Amino acid sequence: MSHDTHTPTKASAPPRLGLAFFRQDAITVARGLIGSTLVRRYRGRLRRARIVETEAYVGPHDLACHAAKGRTARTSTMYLPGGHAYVYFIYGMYDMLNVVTGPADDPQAVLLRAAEPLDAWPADLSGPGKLTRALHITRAQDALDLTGPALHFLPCPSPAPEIAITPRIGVDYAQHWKDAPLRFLDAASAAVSRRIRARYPLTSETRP
DNA sequence: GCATCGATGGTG
DNA sequence: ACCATCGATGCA
Repeated sequence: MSHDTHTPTKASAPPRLGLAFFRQDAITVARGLIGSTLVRRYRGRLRRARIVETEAYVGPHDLACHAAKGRTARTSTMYLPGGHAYVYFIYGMYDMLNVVTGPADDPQAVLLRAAEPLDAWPADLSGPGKLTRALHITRAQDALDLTGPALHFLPCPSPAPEIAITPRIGVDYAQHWKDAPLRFLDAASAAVSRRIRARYPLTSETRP
Protein backbone atom coordinates (compact mmCIF):
# COMPACT_ATOMS: atom_id res chain seq x y z
CA MET A 1 0.00 0.00 0.00
CA SER A 2 1.27 3.41 -0.85
CA HIS A 3 0.78 4.95 2.57
CA ASP A 4 2.20 2.10 4.68
CA THR A 5 4.71 3.72 6.99
CA HIS A 6 6.26 0.66 8.55
CA THR A 7 8.43 -2.22 7.48
CA PRO A 8 8.48 -1.52 3.78
CA THR A 9 10.99 -4.27 3.09
CA LYS A 10 9.78 -7.04 5.38
CA ALA A 11 6.27 -8.36 5.01
CA SER A 12 3.76 -7.12 7.62
CA ALA A 13 5.09 -7.19 11.15
CA PRO A 14 2.01 -6.91 13.39
CA PRO A 15 1.41 -3.34 14.61
CA ARG A 16 2.28 -2.60 18.22
CA LEU A 17 -0.08 -0.87 20.60
CA GLY A 18 1.00 2.77 20.54
CA LEU A 19 0.75 6.04 22.36
CA ALA A 20 -2.84 6.71 21.32
CA PHE A 21 -3.85 3.52 23.14
CA PHE A 22 -1.79 4.05 26.29
CA ARG A 23 -2.88 7.66 26.76
CA GLN A 24 -6.44 6.58 27.39
CA ASP A 25 -7.69 6.19 30.96
CA ALA A 26 -6.55 3.21 33.05
CA ILE A 27 -9.90 1.41 32.91
CA THR A 28 -10.01 1.48 29.13
CA VAL A 29 -6.41 0.31 28.90
CA ALA A 30 -6.92 -2.43 31.51
CA ARG A 31 -9.87 -3.79 29.52
CA GLY A 32 -8.12 -3.38 26.21
CA LEU A 33 -5.04 -5.28 27.32
CA ILE A 34 -7.03 -8.45 28.03
CA GLY A 35 -6.29 -10.81 25.16
CA SER A 36 -3.39 -8.70 23.91
CA THR A 37 0.10 -10.12 23.47
CA LEU A 38 3.00 -9.10 25.67
CA VAL A 39 6.33 -9.31 23.86
CA ARG A 40 9.56 -9.38 25.87
CA ARG A 41 13.05 -9.40 24.40
CA TYR A 42 15.71 -10.33 26.91
CA ARG A 43 19.30 -11.19 26.03
CA GLY A 44 18.39 -11.77 22.41
CA ARG A 45 15.52 -14.13 23.21
CA LEU A 46 11.90 -13.36 22.41
CA ARG A 47 9.08 -14.40 24.74
CA ARG A 48 5.38 -13.84 24.11
CA ALA A 49 2.40 -14.19 26.41
CA ARG A 50 -1.33 -13.52 26.21
CA ILE A 51 -2.58 -11.23 28.95
CA VAL A 52 -5.58 -12.58 30.88
CA GLU A 53 -5.76 -10.49 34.07
CA THR A 54 -5.22 -6.78 34.77
CA GLU A 55 -6.12 -4.19 37.38
CA ALA A 56 -6.70 -0.47 36.97
CA TYR A 57 -5.35 2.10 39.45
CA VAL A 58 -7.12 5.23 38.47
CA GLY A 59 -5.41 8.22 40.09
CA PRO A 60 -4.50 10.04 43.32
CA HIS A 61 -8.11 9.91 44.55
CA ASP A 62 -7.99 6.08 44.36
CA LEU A 63 -6.85 5.06 47.84
CA ALA A 64 -5.38 1.81 46.49
CA CYS A 65 -3.23 3.67 43.97
CA HIS A 66 0.35 4.40 45.00
CA ALA A 67 -0.16 7.98 43.81
CA ALA A 68 -2.70 8.46 46.62
CA LYS A 69 0.35 9.16 48.82
CA GLY A 70 1.57 11.79 46.39
CA ARG A 71 4.61 12.01 44.23
CA THR A 72 7.60 10.19 45.75
CA ALA A 73 10.84 8.69 44.51
CA ARG A 74 9.08 5.40 43.87
CA THR A 75 5.92 6.72 42.25
CA SER A 76 7.42 9.45 40.08
CA THR A 77 7.30 7.21 36.99
CA MET A 78 3.52 7.06 37.30
CA TYR A 79 3.52 10.75 36.39
CA LEU A 80 5.14 10.08 33.01
CA PRO A 81 2.87 10.08 29.97
CA GLY A 82 1.11 6.82 29.15
CA GLY A 83 3.18 4.15 27.45
CA HIS A 84 5.93 3.77 30.04
CA ALA A 85 6.52 0.89 32.46
CA TYR A 86 6.07 1.43 36.19
CA VAL A 87 7.93 -1.36 37.99
CA TYR A 88 8.12 -1.47 41.77
CA PHE A 89 9.48 -3.92 44.32
CA ILE A 90 7.29 -5.34 47.08
CA TYR A 91 7.31 -7.90 49.90
CA GLY A 92 11.08 -8.09 49.75
CA MET A 93 10.94 -10.41 46.73
CA TYR A 94 8.67 -9.40 43.89
CA ASP A 95 8.67 -6.85 41.12
CA MET A 96 5.28 -5.72 39.81
CA LEU A 97 4.85 -4.61 36.20
CA ASN A 98 2.44 -1.78 35.46
CA VAL A 99 1.58 0.16 32.32
CA VAL A 100 1.39 3.91 32.90
CA THR A 101 -1.72 5.31 31.20
CA GLY A 102 -3.24 8.71 30.51
CA PRO A 103 -1.47 12.00 29.84
CA ALA A 104 1.62 13.24 31.70
CA ASP A 105 1.15 14.26 35.34
CA ASP A 106 -2.03 12.17 35.57
CA PRO A 107 -0.83 9.16 37.62
CA GLN A 108 -2.89 6.19 36.49
CA ALA A 109 -1.58 2.69 35.82
CA VAL A 110 -2.57 -0.85 34.94
CA LEU A 111 -1.09 -3.78 36.88
CA LEU A 112 -0.41 -6.90 34.81
CA ARG A 113 -1.48 -9.81 37.01
CA ALA A 114 -1.55 -12.90 34.81
CA ALA A 115 -0.83 -14.16 31.31
CA GLU A 116 -0.71 -17.38 29.32
CA PRO A 117 2.63 -18.30 27.76
CA LEU A 118 2.62 -18.55 23.95
CA ASP A 119 4.88 -20.47 21.56
CA ALA A 120 4.88 -23.59 23.77
CA TRP A 121 6.90 -21.73 26.36
CA PRO A 122 6.47 -23.74 29.58
CA ALA A 123 6.06 -20.99 32.16
CA ASP A 124 3.62 -20.22 34.96
CA LEU A 125 2.57 -16.59 34.55
CA SER A 126 -0.48 -16.79 36.84
CA GLY A 127 0.35 -13.98 39.25
CA PRO A 128 2.04 -10.60 39.04
CA GLY A 129 5.22 -11.74 40.79
CA LYS A 130 5.50 -14.92 38.75
CA LEU A 131 4.92 -13.01 35.52
CA THR A 132 7.78 -10.57 36.10
CA ARG A 133 10.15 -13.26 37.32
CA ALA A 134 9.58 -15.42 34.24
CA LEU A 135 10.01 -12.47 31.88
CA HIS A 136 13.08 -11.07 33.67
CA ILE A 137 11.38 -7.79 34.45
CA THR A 138 12.75 -5.86 37.42
CA ARG A 139 13.11 -2.29 38.59
CA ALA A 140 15.77 -1.99 35.89
CA GLN A 141 12.81 -1.67 33.50
CA ASP A 142 11.13 1.10 35.51
CA ALA A 143 10.23 3.99 33.17
CA LEU A 144 10.99 1.88 30.10
CA ASP A 145 9.25 2.92 26.85
CA LEU A 146 6.60 0.29 26.18
CA THR A 147 6.54 0.90 22.46
CA GLY A 148 10.17 -0.17 22.06
CA PRO A 149 11.82 -3.50 21.21
CA ALA A 150 12.54 -4.74 24.76
CA LEU A 151 8.93 -4.76 25.90
CA HIS A 152 5.78 -3.99 23.93
CA PHE A 153 2.25 -5.16 23.18
CA LEU A 154 0.36 -6.44 20.15
CA PRO A 155 -3.37 -5.74 19.94
CA CYS A 156 -5.94 -8.32 20.92
CA PRO A 157 -7.15 -10.22 17.86
CA SER A 158 -10.88 -10.00 17.28
CA PRO A 159 -13.27 -11.11 18.48
CA ALA A 160 -12.25 -9.73 21.86
CA PRO A 161 -12.69 -12.20 24.74
CA GLU A 162 -15.56 -11.91 27.19
CA ILE A 163 -14.41 -10.09 30.28
CA ALA A 164 -15.25 -10.70 33.94
CA ILE A 165 -14.90 -7.81 36.39
CA THR A 166 -14.20 -8.09 40.12
CA PRO A 167 -12.69 -6.00 42.91
CA ARG A 168 -8.91 -5.80 43.04
CA ILE A 169 -6.73 -8.22 44.99
CA GLY A 170 -4.72 -7.33 48.08
CA VAL A 171 -6.00 -3.81 48.64
CA ASP A 172 -8.16 -4.31 51.75
CA TYR A 173 -6.51 -1.28 53.35
CA ALA A 174 -8.00 1.06 50.75
CA GLN A 175 -11.31 1.76 52.54
CA HIS A 176 -14.21 2.02 50.08
CA TRP A 177 -11.86 1.69 47.11
CA LYS A 178 -11.21 -1.96 48.01
CA ASP A 179 -14.57 -2.88 46.49
CA ALA A 180 -14.31 -0.89 43.28
CA PRO A 181 -14.78 -3.12 40.19
CA LEU A 182 -11.35 -2.53 38.67
CA ARG A 183 -9.98 -6.04 38.06
CA PHE A 184 -10.45 -7.43 34.55
CA LEU A 185 -10.15 -11.06 33.49
CA ASP A 186 -10.57 -13.10 30.35
CA ALA A 187 -13.65 -15.04 31.44
CA ALA A 188 -12.70 -18.07 29.36
CA SER A 189 -9.18 -18.35 30.72
CA ALA A 190 -8.18 -21.13 33.08
CA ALA A 191 -6.91 -18.34 35.31
CA VAL A 192 -10.52 -17.52 36.15
CA SER A 193 -11.99 -20.00 38.62
CA ARG A 194 -15.59 -21.21 38.66
CA ARG A 195 -16.11 -19.32 41.88
CA ILE A 196 -15.12 -16.04 40.28
CA ARG A 197 -17.36 -16.74 37.29
CA ALA A 198 -20.31 -17.48 39.58
CA ARG A 199 -19.81 -14.48 41.86
CA TYR A 200 -18.89 -11.96 39.18
CA PRO A 201 -20.95 -12.79 36.09
CA LEU A 202 -19.98 -11.10 32.90
CA THR A 203 -20.96 -7.54 32.58
CA SER A 204 -22.78 -6.81 29.38
CA GLU A 205 -20.47 -6.59 26.43
CA THR A 206 -19.57 -2.94 26.53
CA ARG A 207 -19.17 -0.56 23.66
CA PRO A 208 -16.05 -1.14 21.58
C1' DG B 1 -11.42 -26.31 48.19
C1' DC B 2 -10.11 -22.63 52.19
C1' DA B 3 -7.33 -20.26 56.13
C1' DT B 4 -3.05 -19.12 58.00
C1' DC B 5 1.73 -18.08 58.12
C1' DG B 6 6.65 -16.84 57.14
C1' DA B 7 10.06 -15.14 53.87
C1' DT B 8 12.26 -10.82 52.76
C1' DG B 9 13.64 -5.83 51.93
C1' DG B 10 12.24 -1.11 50.01
C1' DT B 11 9.65 2.62 51.51
C1' DG B 12 8.11 6.91 53.97
C1' DA C 1 5.09 -0.85 60.44
C1' DC C 2 3.58 -1.40 56.57
C1' DC C 3 3.10 -3.87 51.81
C1' DA C 4 -0.93 -4.13 44.33
C1' DT C 5 2.91 -11.78 46.69
C1' DC C 6 3.95 -16.59 46.89
C1' DG C 7 4.48 -21.34 48.40
C1' DA C 8 3.99 -24.39 52.08
C1' DT C 9 1.21 -26.32 55.47
C1' DG C 10 -2.90 -27.85 57.73
C1' DC C 11 -7.51 -29.15 57.45
C1' DA C 12 -11.92 -30.44 55.12
